[in-house]
Amino acid sequence: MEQGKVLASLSALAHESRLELVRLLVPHGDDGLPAGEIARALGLSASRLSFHLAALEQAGLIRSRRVSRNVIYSADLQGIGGTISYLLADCCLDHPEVRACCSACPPEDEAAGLADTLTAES
Amino acid sequence: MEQGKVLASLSALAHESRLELVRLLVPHGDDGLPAGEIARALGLSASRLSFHLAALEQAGLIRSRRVSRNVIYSADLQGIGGTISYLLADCCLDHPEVRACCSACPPEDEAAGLADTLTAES
DNA sequence: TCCATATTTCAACTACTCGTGAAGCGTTGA
DNA sequence: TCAACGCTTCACGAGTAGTTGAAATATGGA
Repeated sequence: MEQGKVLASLSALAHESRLELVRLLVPHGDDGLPAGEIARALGLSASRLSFHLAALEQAGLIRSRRVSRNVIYSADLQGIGGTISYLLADCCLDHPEVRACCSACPPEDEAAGLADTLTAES
Repeated sequence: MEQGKVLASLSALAHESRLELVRLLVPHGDDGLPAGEIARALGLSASRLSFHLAALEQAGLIRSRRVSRNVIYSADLQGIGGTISYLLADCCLDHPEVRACCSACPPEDEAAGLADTLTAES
């Protein structure tokens, strides 16, 4: 993923409503949710939600499809994964100390002790 | 890491100069680099760099220490790792398809085939 | 003490982002 | 064909972030 796309993704995620939106969509997988339901869940006006959805879709973090009157939005897991991958691999060079902080992505054996230390510290 | 801190980190990273800055500092580890050298490397004016450094330090992504006349900045790998961890674990629930996109963080055996598919697609 | 160096802070300006409400567009059912 | 519904787009104002250059601060050496 190029840096320009990553910057767009980070900008899109750097907003409370949009981060919540991604958190809401991920567990629904490809089924996604219609815009109206998202608006109700997050307590956003229709126009505000539409604005945020457009920002996330533009950044490649969510997808949309029209189903009759509704527009269904779902998380674009490849897009999100690509952004995380850039931060971890391109930006941090897979640094073991970064991976140690990353519960989902534990470092290999030799860094295991470090991970414990870090967890205890925080 | 709480969502507020993650939002601050994402905001800080969502800027070309600041993302470059982190990329520059990570390989230098705890040794870090003096502000002047960073300014030269990135082609930034002193005041602009200082502004961006303050934003990154405020967000907990870098640290600073004064050494004689110089201020040495280094990457805060725990801070960066915490942000990535939030995205991967709290936001994406360790979803295997997200991990599959994440070269540094390959999914476990059963997701390996998926990873190949995704790589071939992009 | 005075000057040079390294960095930060400040003020002013510009540009962008956010939120609101109204209008518009596409779809469905009467 | 028309009204209702679901969603998007637009115009506007307010607030915030980014840039610049000048001034201020901190440190070290002559």
